[in-house]
Amino acid sequence: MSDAYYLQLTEQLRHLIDQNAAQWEGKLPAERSLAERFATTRVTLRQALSQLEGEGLIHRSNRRGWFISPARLDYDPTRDAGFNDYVRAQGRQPRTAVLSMETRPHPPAARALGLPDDQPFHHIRRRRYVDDRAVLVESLWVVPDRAPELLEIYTDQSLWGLLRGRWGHHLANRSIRMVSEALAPIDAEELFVAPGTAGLNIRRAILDDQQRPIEFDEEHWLHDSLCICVELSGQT
Amino acid sequence: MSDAYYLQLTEQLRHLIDQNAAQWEGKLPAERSLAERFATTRVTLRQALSQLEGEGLIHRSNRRGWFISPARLDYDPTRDAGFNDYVRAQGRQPRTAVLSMETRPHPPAARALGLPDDQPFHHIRRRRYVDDRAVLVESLWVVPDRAPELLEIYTDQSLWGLLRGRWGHHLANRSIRMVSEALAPIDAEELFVAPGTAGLNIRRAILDDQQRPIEFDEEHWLHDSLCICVELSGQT
DNA sequence: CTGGCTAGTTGGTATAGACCAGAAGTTTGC
DNA sequence: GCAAACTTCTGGTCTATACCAACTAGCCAG
Repeated sequence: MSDAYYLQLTEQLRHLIDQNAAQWEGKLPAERSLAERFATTRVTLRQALSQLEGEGLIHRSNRRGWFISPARLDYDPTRDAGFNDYVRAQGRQPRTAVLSMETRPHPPAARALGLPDDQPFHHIRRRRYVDDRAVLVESLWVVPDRAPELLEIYTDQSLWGLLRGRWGHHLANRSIRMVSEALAPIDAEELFVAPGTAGLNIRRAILDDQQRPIEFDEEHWLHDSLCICVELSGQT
Repeated sequence: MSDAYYLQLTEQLRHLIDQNAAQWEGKLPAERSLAERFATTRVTLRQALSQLEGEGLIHRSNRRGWFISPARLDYDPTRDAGFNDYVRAQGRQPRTAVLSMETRPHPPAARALGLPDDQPFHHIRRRRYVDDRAVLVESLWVVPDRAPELLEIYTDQSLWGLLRGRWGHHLANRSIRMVSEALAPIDAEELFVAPGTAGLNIRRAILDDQQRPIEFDEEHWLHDSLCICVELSGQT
């Protein structure tokens, strides 16, 4: 038994959520009504809710309230199954919205690919959903030489499928970095969450089988919506 | 420019920290003095500090104050270099403290390894440091048949080195899962941080080259102390 | 010089209340 | 029947204050 009241509250809320999940249809009652039910302040109540948010049990949708988080999506960044494929493989419904497309330089991408800072890229920014919940925003920077008319023909299909099918690229070498982050205001807004919400930042630099740079991409995931799973075999 | 004051505060603090990092020797001034300096309340000040904590720029040591976080440790969970090796390879100083050793069943480990729930394990719990900052606690569950007298001979060397050198095991197949978490009170206490601090949970199930279960381990990292880096080559 | 005690400082927790802007629901007007 | 306008609700932010427990540093006694 913990001493701090908000930690007791956390446990009580956890049980309350377990029992009423179905009845509430995924949405928790208003903070004010929960605070009243537990005879405490909204401040303390929110502290307890934030605990559960950190655990990934619940989340907030911007100014709309607290919601019970669906199961995490299994995600293996070392395989290159497309988003749509692995989401569907887990019985979930994927969706993608393209937010912007343009061609311009992006020094961080250039550096990650070993190109000069003023190297222009085809830039695609998109938001991805699982079962109608926005779970990540992603920016792709593709070297124009590798996919010249990309922005004319791209709608929302698999980018890797395009690169392989249309331009015959083999995405052979990948450098992947993952760090936890607090979502920047702009990313948070595009995911309909409060700024500072916990997220996971995944960056990939991709070269082909001749070490030529193909693309760089950066994903911002809601921290509670994925589980990184890797299966390995055959080393020492 | 953001509207919310605590977001402006966050930026001001960020700059303040940048400029005074050396002078403060890693430790921020007291919350009350910072609140006074910015003519605001401790509550709002803490909200801004929490933002920076989420970004991994600063962290708290339980009741001792706010500290500037050192650079993240690069960590490749797909390679099996020992903790000591890869910490030193990055010019940092590793340290390990053994917290407990015992032999008992642990159903989650059993399930991950495909063994019956009542299967006993040699259990080692240890805390790991980088440059004298505790960055993770780890629990290891080793199948006793694979390393019978483990608990008698183990001090704080590399476990994988032992398994390979003394018992000749080849750690061939690994199943790795990583999820963000909020540190449970017990883990938080062992890392000297407040309960609910953001963490990263890494679980590994390890089999040998004949698919025999060897060990299961679970690590709880402080979220701001690692960067997961994976380099891959040679697939499509 | 050492070890234990003490007083002050600091972060952790909690209360009570307030205002705002965005979301949702309802009514109104065409 | 539908769209626009309005009201209500709700989460997001902020102030001001208070108490406690743990940590720190300094004092004191041995």
